[in-house]
Amino acid sequence: MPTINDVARAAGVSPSTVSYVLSGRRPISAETRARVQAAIAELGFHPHAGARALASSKTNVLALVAPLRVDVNVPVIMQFATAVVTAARAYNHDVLLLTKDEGTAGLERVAHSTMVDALILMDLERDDLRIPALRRLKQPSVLIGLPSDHTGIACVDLDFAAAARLALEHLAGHGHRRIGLVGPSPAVYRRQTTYADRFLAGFLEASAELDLRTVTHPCEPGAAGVRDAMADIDAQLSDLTALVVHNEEALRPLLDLLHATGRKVPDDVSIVAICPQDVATSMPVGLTSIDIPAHDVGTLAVETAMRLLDGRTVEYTRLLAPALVERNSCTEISPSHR
Amino acid sequence: MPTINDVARAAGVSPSTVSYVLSGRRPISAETRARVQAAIAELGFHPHAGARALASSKTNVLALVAPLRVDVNVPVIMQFATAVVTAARAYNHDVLLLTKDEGTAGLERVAHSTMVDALILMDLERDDLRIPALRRLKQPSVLIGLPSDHTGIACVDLDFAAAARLALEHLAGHGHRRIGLVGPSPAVYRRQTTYADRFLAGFLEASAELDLRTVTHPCEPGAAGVRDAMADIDAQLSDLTALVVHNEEALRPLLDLLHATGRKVPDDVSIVAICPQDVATSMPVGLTSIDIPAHDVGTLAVETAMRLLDGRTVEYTRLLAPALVERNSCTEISPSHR
DNA sequence: GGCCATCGTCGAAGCGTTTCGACAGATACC
DNA sequence: GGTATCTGTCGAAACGCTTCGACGATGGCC
Repeated sequence: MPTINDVARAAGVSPSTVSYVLSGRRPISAETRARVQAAIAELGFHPHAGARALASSKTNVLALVAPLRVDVNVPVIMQFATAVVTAARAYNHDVLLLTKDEGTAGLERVAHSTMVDALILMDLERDDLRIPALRRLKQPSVLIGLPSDHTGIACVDLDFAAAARLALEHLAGHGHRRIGLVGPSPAVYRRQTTYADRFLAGFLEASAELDLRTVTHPCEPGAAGVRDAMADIDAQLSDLTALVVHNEEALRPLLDLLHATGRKVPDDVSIVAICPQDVATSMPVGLTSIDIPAHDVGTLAVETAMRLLDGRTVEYTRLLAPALVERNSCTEISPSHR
Repeated sequence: MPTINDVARAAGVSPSTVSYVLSGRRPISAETRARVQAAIAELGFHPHAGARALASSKTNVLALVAPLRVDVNVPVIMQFATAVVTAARAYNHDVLLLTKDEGTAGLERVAHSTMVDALILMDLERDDLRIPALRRLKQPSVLIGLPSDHTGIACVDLDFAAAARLALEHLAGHGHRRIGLVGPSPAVYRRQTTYADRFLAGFLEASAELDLRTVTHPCEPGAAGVRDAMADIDAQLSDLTALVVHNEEALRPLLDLLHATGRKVPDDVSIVAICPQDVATSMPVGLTSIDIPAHDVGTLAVETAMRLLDGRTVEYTRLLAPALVERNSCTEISPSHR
């Protein structure tokens, strides 16, 4: 492996000049630059990352902390990761993948040993124990999610409250007034990932404002969970005409159940789902849905990290506006039901 | 951030002694060791990764190259990644996540700049262009998959040929003689990820040896793809009594189709699926299946990398034996069909 | 024409480790 | 009791880069 000294010798300049050609931090004559670049190319020189990190105290590496348990939302997690890696590369950074289960120790390890310049975490819980640890690090961090006390730490997420409101507004706009919410599984609420609560809060608020009759219910995974949830919802709200489904896993069994019980979508029941686009389109009937914009969120997280590293200002809470895509699961309510 | 010098001063020893306490490469008296460790703990010292890499030419980082396109097999990819990260941590290594779409350039970048000690790649194609590049690197690499010419590069994967044979043997053991294979989508064959071919080859070989009547057919995604595939298979092989399904995505629509056409599983059609366990169990009828042992493969890949780094010997082609788990989708063939 | 900036380059001092050779003292061996 | 071998520790030299201060050469300005 050639070093910067080899390049310098080959180009007939000093090592510092090579460094300045590489970094652009000082003016270098076009001629010298050309010679240096030729030498770099010829020798196949790549600066040694460790040496660089040592000298400059910059690693050009971001930590990404992902929940690697095999979970319901694997595809979404993967989309976040994809977006983060891709965006990081656009800023000439690499990504070190950590698992959430290493907890605080993992964060401190990579931060204290100066392996990374910044951290991006996903799957934050309401009172996430990692947050106080993050505050103590010298590296900045960006959260994908919105834990309760995140003062001084940048957060990026979909605006789930607005998403709930948007779903209800859409349904109300089609004349629906009796609407059920099929929520995430109780495990999600228990885990205290706040998106479930934020969605629920937005749902209830919009429901009140729009003067709707609504019922909300969590939903255990599997066909049985869906059956139970729907039974409860139907019992509490007879003649409902629409459902909002904030539970990706429940979608398929829910559609099966409705089909089996002779309730047609959208003729008898309209549905708005909160789920990734590909899930919405892969169902027997294309679902009108609000996307989880994992790509945008991940990209934004990286951009935020970069701003922090540059010492620029950032918005500490950035909630992305939801977008609803109409497909075939919502219809104007039939006059008989008004 | 305290340095090794701070620790040395606090403990009243030289920096090299601290280093030897940390690495264990030279004997240190129990008393000195204790003092040094106390100083480390008190100061909260963490060695600087870059400095370490520079001095020792070891980074304790593995590159993991993952296909981050949002693909059919996202959950499996994720399981590989989980396993790799977890296993790496057990060897005190971290994982740098690269995307396949950076191609050869990405590998060379991280290797030449000494960011990683070894590379693990997944989703290898038959004549993968990255392989010649890997050979030129000074870092060893381990492949998850089995491209055609991999001499000198360690490979780890499930033995897909044996898996196909196992599936047929299981069915034949239950009296089935007319068996269809629902294969991966043509896109998979086109992409030349060799597992599809290896499975197919094993299937055909075992089919001949067991003297079975079989038909194989790729299967496009979606309900329509499954319908077409089954139509073709049925046309070529009337009265089939069993199916082998090597297409995770097709499973659900296939079961729907069989249900809709009044063919009961397993009474009319037995099924053996090649898919992750959770997929097999999440179907309406629990599927007898051969697992993709992503966790084992990922762990083994890391272990292999570690052996290579230690200069120990490795088996350059390691194909894991498949295991079949019986559930409720296979039954002894009814006498009338014999 | 003298003075100041600016440009382009160099040399040297770090950055924080690891590792090698050296060495003093203790221990073993015959 | 002298030599050889360990033990335990130290000092210093890398490792390969960035960055700061310095400095000669240009060029602009009044």
